[in-house]
Amino acid sequence: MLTGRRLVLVEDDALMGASLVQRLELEGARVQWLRQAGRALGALRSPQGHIDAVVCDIALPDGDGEALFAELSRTRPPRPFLFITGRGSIAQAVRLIQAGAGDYIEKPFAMDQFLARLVTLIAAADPPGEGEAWLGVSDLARRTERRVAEAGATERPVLISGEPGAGKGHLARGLHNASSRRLGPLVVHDASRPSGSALSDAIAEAADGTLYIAAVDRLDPEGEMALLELLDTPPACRLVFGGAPEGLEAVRPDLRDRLRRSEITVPPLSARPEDADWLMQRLFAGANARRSAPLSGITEAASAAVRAHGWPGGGRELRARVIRAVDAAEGPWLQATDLFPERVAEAPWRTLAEVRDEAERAQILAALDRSDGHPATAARLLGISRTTLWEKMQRLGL
Amino acid sequence: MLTGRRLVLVEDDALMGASLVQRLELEGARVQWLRQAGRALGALRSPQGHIDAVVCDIALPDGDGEALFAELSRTRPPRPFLFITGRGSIAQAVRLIQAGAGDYIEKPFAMDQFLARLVTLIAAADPPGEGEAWLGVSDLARRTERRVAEAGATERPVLISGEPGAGKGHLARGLHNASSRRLGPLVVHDASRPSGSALSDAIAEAADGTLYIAAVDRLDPEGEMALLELLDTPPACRLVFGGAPEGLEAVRPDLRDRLRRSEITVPPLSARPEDADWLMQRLFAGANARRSAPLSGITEAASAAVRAHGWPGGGRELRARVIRAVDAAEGPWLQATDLFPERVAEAPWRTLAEVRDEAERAQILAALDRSDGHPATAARLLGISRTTLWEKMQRLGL
DNA sequence: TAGACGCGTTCGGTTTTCCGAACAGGTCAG
DNA sequence: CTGACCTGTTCGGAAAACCGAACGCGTCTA
Repeated sequence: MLTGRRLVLVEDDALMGASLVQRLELEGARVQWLRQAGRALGALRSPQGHIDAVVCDIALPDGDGEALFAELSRTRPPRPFLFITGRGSIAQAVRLIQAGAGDYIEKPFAMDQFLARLVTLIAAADPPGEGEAWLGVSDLARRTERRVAEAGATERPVLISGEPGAGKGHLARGLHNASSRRLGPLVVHDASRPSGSALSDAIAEAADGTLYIAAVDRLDPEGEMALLELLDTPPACRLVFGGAPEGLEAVRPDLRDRLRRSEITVPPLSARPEDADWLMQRLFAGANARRSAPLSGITEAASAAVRAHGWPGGGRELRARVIRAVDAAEGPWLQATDLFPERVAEAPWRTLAEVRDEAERAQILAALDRSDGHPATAARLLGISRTTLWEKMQRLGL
Repeated sequence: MLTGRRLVLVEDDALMGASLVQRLELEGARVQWLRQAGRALGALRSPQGHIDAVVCDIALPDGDGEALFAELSRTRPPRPFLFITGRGSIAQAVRLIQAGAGDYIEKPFAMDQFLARLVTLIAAADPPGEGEAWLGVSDLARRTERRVAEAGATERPVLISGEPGAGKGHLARGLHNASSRRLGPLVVHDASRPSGSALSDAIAEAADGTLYIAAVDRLDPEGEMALLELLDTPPACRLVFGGAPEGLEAVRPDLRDRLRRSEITVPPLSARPEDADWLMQRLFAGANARRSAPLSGITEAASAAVRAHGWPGGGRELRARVIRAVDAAEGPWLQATDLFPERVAEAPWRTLAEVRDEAERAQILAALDRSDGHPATAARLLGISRTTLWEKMQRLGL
C-alpha cells in the first residue's frame, strides 16, 4: 500500500509512535519519527528528500501540531498533513481542514481506517505530471516546473522571477518548448546590457517564436514605457520576462503589477538543498566525462557540504565550483575540499563537540544580531528557553 | 451586516429556528425557514432567486443535513453551507469540510460568533458588484467615501491624493456617479503616459461629463502651465485630479496650492488592514467564479498574512496578487504561499537544534569518510563513543 | 509612583544524551 | 577450528542538558 513512500511522523508518545512506525514500515513506507515540534519544523523545512505525507499529533511537549502546520504554510506550501489527536475538538478540526491540512482523525482509531485515509491523502496529493526535470527534483522545483508548463500552454506574457542563477533562463526555454511555438525561435534579450541590439530588432527576430527579456527589472525609464506599450499591443511573438524579486520592487508600480499578473517565482537554490545535490550530480557527470582519467564519484561528505552551503550565487556558483573541483581533484573521489578549497585554511581535525559548539556559537550570535540583542526573542528564534540560552552563552563565553 | 441577503435555514427545532430567524432578520436578511430535509432539497434544487447561503441543522426528522448536502452537490456545486449541530462528531465535521461545505459550528454557540462566520462565508462566495462601497469597510474608508460623495455634489475641481493603488481611480468614478453629471462621460487622462492623446482632446471628449487627470504630479512644465490656465478658465467638464502625496511636493508651488484647495487624501491600504482583507474577499469571489474548479475558500493564515502585509503597491498589488494566486492555487484552499510566493526565498531561519544536527551530520560523514567507513575509528576521531555514534547516525538517518 | 516589562540569575525536577558493559553474529589470520 | 577483532544492537545508570518557576533588579510608561 505504501511501498516506497516517505513519511514523517510527529508524535511524542513513545508507545503510539512505535506502533505507528512499525505498522507503517510493515506497509513498506520509510518513516522518520520526530518527537518534538521544533525538530519536525526543521526536518520539514529542509527535508532530505521528497516527503509524501506528514502524520502529526497535536499535543506535543514543545508546541502543538497546529502551530507547526501554520508556521510551515507561512512560507511554503506544506505537504499533506494527517492530524491524529486524543483531545481534539470539532472547532479545531474545522479550523485545520479549512487551513489546508489534509485530514484529521481522533485517537483511538482503527489502524485499517487510519491507513486507508493516509493512502487517500497521498494519492490526492500525488503530482499528476512527470515531465523532464529542468530545475530539480525537490517538491518546490517540481511544482514550479508544473506551473511553467501550464503557463506554456497559454499565450499570455509570463514573468519568471528569482535570484540570479536560480534557473530562470532554463525555465524560459522549457516554457518555450512546452508551448505551441516550440518550432519558432527563442530569442533572448538581456535588458541589463544596453549595448546589445534594440528591443524592436529582438521582437522582429522572435517573429512567431518566443522573446525572453532577461533582467526586466533593470530597464531604463524609456524601456519601461516601451514595455508598457508592448503589453498593451501584443506583438507577434510570445513574451517571457525574467527578473530578480528585489529589483522588481523598484519598477514603476503600474508596470510591475502588469508583469505580476502572471508571475512564477523560482525558489532560490538555498531553499531546496536536495536540488543542489541533484544539480551537482548532473554537472559532475558532464564535467567528469571530459576528464582524461574520470573520477569514481562524489563522497558523501561532499554531498553533505553541498546541501549545507547557502549558495548565495545560485546554480551559477554551483556550476563554477563543480567544474573547478572536477578539474582540480586529485584523489579518485571528489572531496568536499575540492568543492570548497577556501575552507582548507581551517583544516585541523575537530571533534564533534567542537564543531557543534562552533555551530551553536555562530547561530546564537546570528540570532542575537537578528533580535537586536534581546535575549528573550533570540531564545525564541533558536527554539530554546531563555535560561538555556543564558547557560549556553556562559559556557561558550559570549 | 446581512442587509438584503437571502438565506435558507434548515432546522426542525422550533425554538432554535425561531430565534435564528429573528436574529437574522434583525440583521437585515430575508430568511426562508424549512423544517424538513425533503422540503429543503426541493427549495434548494429549484430556488426562487439567488440564495446567498444555507444554514443547516444536521439531525432532521426525515433525514440528515449531510445527505442533503451530498445530494445537492451530486448535480452542481451547492451554495455555501454553514452546518450547525448539537450531536456532531469530529469525523463528520472533517468529512463535510473536505466535501466543500463552508463551515461547521457546534451548538450551543455564541450568536455573535455564528454571525461573524456566516458573514465571512457569504463574502467569500460573493463577487463584487458595481457601485457599492468604493474603498472598503473600515472607518477610514467610510469617512473618505463620505467626503468624496459630498465633493461630488459641488462643481469645484477636486484633488484626490494617495499612494499608487490606493483606489483614487475608483473614488473618481464614485465622485462622478455621485454628481449631477453622472449621465455624461467619465474620461480618464493619465499624465504619466505622454504618448496618449493631448489634454485638449480629452477636455473636448469629456464635454458635460467629468475629466479625471491621473498622476497630475507627473506633468511636464508645459502641462503644468496648461493646467494652471485650465483652472483659471474652467472648461465645460468637471475636473478631478489624482496624484501621489510625495509627488505633489515637487509640483510648482502656485499650481500645488491651487490643487490643494479641495484635496481629499486617501489613506493607504496599509493603514486600514481590514480593508485589505475585505478587498481580498471580494476579488477572490470574482476570480474564483471564473475558475473551472472553484476553491473552497481562503485559509485563516492567508487572511492574517494579507492583514499584516504593508501593501506598498496598494489595491493594485492586492488585486494582482489575488488574481495570480487564484490562478495558481493547487490545493482546495487559497494558501498564504499562493499570495506571497516570493517568501520561499526568505532564508528559512534555523533553530539551534537544526544547525547543531546539520553540523553534526556533516562532521560525522567527514569522519566516516576519513576512516574509510570504519565506525570505531570514526567515533575515536569525533571524540565520542562507538555507541553514541551509532545512536546519532540512527537519529540523523545515516 | 505604581505597574508592566525585560533582564540576569538561581534552583529543582524532568528529559535527553552519553557511555560502558554485554551479547550475538561475521571475518580473517594462523 | 579457534581466537582476535570488528560490527550492529540493547540495556541501565551516570551525566548533561533543558525547562519552568521564581526572585531581585533596572527601565520605561501612564
